Amino acid sequence: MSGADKDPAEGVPAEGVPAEGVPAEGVPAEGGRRRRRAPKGQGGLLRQDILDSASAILAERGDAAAVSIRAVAQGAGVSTAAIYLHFPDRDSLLGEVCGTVFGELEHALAEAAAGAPDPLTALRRQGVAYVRFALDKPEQYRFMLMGRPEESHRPAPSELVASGAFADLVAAVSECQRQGLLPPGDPTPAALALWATVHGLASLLISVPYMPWPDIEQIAGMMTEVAISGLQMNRGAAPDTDRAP
Amino acid sequence: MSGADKDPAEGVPAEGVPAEGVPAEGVPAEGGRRRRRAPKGQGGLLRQDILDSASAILAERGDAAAVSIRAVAQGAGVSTAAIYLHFPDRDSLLGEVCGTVFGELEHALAEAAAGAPDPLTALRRQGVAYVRFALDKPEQYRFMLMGRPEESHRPAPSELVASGAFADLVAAVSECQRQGLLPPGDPTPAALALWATVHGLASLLISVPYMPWPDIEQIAGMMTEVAISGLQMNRGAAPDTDRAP
DNA sequence: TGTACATCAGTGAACGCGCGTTCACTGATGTAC
DNA sequence: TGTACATCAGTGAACGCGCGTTCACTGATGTAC
Repeated sequence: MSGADKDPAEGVPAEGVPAEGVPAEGVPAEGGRRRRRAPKGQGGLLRQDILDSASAILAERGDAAAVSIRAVAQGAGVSTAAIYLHFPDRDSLLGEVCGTVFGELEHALAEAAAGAPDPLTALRRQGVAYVRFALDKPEQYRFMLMGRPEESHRPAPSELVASGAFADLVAAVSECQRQGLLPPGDPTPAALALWATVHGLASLLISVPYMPWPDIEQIAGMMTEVAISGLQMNRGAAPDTDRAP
Repeated sequence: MSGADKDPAEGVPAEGVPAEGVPAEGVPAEGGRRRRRAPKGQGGLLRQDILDSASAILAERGDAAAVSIRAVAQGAGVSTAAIYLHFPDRDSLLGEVCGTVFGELEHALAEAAAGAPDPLTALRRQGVAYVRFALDKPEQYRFMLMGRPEESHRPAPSELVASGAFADLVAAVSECQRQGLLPPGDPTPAALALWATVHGLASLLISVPYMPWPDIEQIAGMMTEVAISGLQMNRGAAPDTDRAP
């Protein structure tokens, strides 16, 4: 994929390496070429390449099932057994990939909020940014948030609740409440309702893209705004205090 | 699952059948017991049993990948090759199962709307019924609407747009518009926004059940209501007429 | 009523595949003497 | 400076598995004569 056509190590002569054009024995010719062995203390170098290979396969093939040890190894230009020098099993490799995606989402949302004049505007911008992120990286988004809950690569429940993007969202709602922009109450249900709204649009766009969708930025903005208005009318902020049983 | 414990044909003595308790030769003892052969003109009887077996596996294992030809055959008490007497391949079997689920959803929504005093109330009730359906049959819902668009069991795009549950939803929005309960305009974007709202809650509950969700009926009602209010404020009904470019 | 036979539902074994994982090994690299 | 050796990154082949699908077959059932 990246430029040069032959020679695994780009111009280093290296005795013992077969002449260019001759396929190395034992390595399938197609796809990833054989990798340079890492110098003595640098075994960790391959680790990142493995993660990158897994991420690339996920993005291209769009299916966690396609991220097989064999495919990842080929992508990294290495034997399948080499993966096990760096990860105990497939699940922990996938888990690490998933964690990376979570980090990217968190970053995208933080960036969207930065510079907003007030926390409510920040929330609105984040709603649109959320949908945009999901559509930018649909396969990663699916991997992260549309799988079965017991899939082993997913972060532990406690982790997801306590850290990262969701915690940021709860904090953002809290800040709106503190400034009187949203009615007081437990911020968690409000945050969940907002999340469900943007997740609904994002995941439906990913799973059923062939529906006659209107402009995405616009419907994302509209739905976020409607959801926030609903919170402002105190229809969802503290549902446990509102209605008789 | 259904009552009687032995004897595939419920009480018919039938020579040639091994004594009860003795495992039939060639059939694995665990799981599905061997099936009675269908009488001459009745080959189609097995067909329904195969579909039922596939649905049961989907509901129990909750993963389309678990619905293998082998598992379905064992569930129906039949050899794997027998499946191919009734379905050309695995995809068409899965497709038929998926179609059944779509029909069930359609039915559940129609039932929810029946008897509502006005179409807007019907819409509200359907929103809650939608989420309830998804949580009642999470694995079927995932199979139907949370997969990859190119998965072969999914109904064709044109089919999904034109028929069934979505068409009903568009019609319901139209009716609200006709009665002046919703502002006029293309009903399709409004229907999509409503769908995305309830799908968001449903699918997030399915994929991330361990979040601190409030009462489901309540949040479903609240989110549906908020979404409908948004449409009434003409924030989403006809997004192409609202804003300058 | 008896019998040969076509039909048809279903079987059993095999095919080739890709998978995760393991294990004995290889051979380059750096270090101790 | 030279050499033996421990270390360490990585290899190649194999394991057992479950998968979708195919194919020659079996044997009960109904029908034609």
